[in-house]
Amino acid sequence: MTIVKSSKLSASLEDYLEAIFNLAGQNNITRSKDIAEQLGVSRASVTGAMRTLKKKGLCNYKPYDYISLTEEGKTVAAEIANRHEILKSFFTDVLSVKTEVAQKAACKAEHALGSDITSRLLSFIKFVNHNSDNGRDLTGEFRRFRKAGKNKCK
Amino acid sequence: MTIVKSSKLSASLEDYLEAIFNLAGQNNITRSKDIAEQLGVSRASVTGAMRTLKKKGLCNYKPYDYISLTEEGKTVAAEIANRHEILKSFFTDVLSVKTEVAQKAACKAEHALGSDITSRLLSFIKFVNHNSDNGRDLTGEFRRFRKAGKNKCK
DNA sequence: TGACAAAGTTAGTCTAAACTAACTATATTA
DNA sequence: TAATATAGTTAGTTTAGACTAACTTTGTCA
Repeated sequence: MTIVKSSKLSASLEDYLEAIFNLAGQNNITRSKDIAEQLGVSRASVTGAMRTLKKKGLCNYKPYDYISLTEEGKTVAAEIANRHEILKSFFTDVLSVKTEVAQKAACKAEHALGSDITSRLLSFIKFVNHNSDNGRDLTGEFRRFRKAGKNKCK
Repeated sequence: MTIVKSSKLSASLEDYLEAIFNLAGQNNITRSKDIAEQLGVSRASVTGAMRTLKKKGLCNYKPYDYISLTEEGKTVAAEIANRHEILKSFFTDVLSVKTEVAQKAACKAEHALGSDITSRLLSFIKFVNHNSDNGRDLTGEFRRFRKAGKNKCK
């Protein structure tokens, strides 16, 4: 079984990887069925994706057995989950977007951002929190700014 | 020729629409060849996409003729281009990301954001500018915050 | 332990989006 | 105006990702 050194993953494969990461607890195992459910996809689709991820050396897949991530798989999946979290936090904590909207957008956008922007986004969230600690509530100010309609004028 | 009321567009079709929008000047016409070049795609692929966009009532396409957007096409394309611009501005003006990186990320992420988040992002950029006008340079502060490594600690 | 349900796989189909190669239409210019 | 270059289309192929239906494996419990 040749391992294809993981080139760029498609958005779809990233989703599968992230799903395994989220479902597999501390014992690092999950089931095909649960992945299918989580992603809203048929069990057959999961089988196909697992074979691809296995080829790329990202998951341990054996027919009819539990599914788990390899070490490399965990690393990659953690990065994706991280991007997701950062995006979601930015949307909710900085932009005051509703949780569900933020969640869905993060799901889609997480595949589009590279490490540079992700890291800056995280810094920015921390920057906002830092300000908040120092009594400068930027999020609140922004919310009032928006409500006041100041964003409407040029 | 039946017009299929434009359901959700794929990311790919959004790209084509945006390309036409950007290429077609005030006279609102462009050429298949130019779209192919702009998107880095074969001319044959453009033909296929134009037929789909025509079916959806978004572009005026006649074999061997100029290509233009319908009124609805213009509206939709303008929205996409707008999302692109807002994202790019956010990346460059707020997060201080390099132009090319911002440009590429905006290209990908523009397909992921709905109108709610887009509008909030725009407001946020305005909020930052508004602060800047009032002598509070948030972008600069953020850059220094990041440089100082304050984002590293929890 | 054997029957049945649940989980997983296989085989085959579909769609979107790309490609190449070969052909057709249009435009240019000698 | 005929030859040629450029632009555009057509036909056919490929790939990724989804699906369903049918089959196989595994687990459960009477």
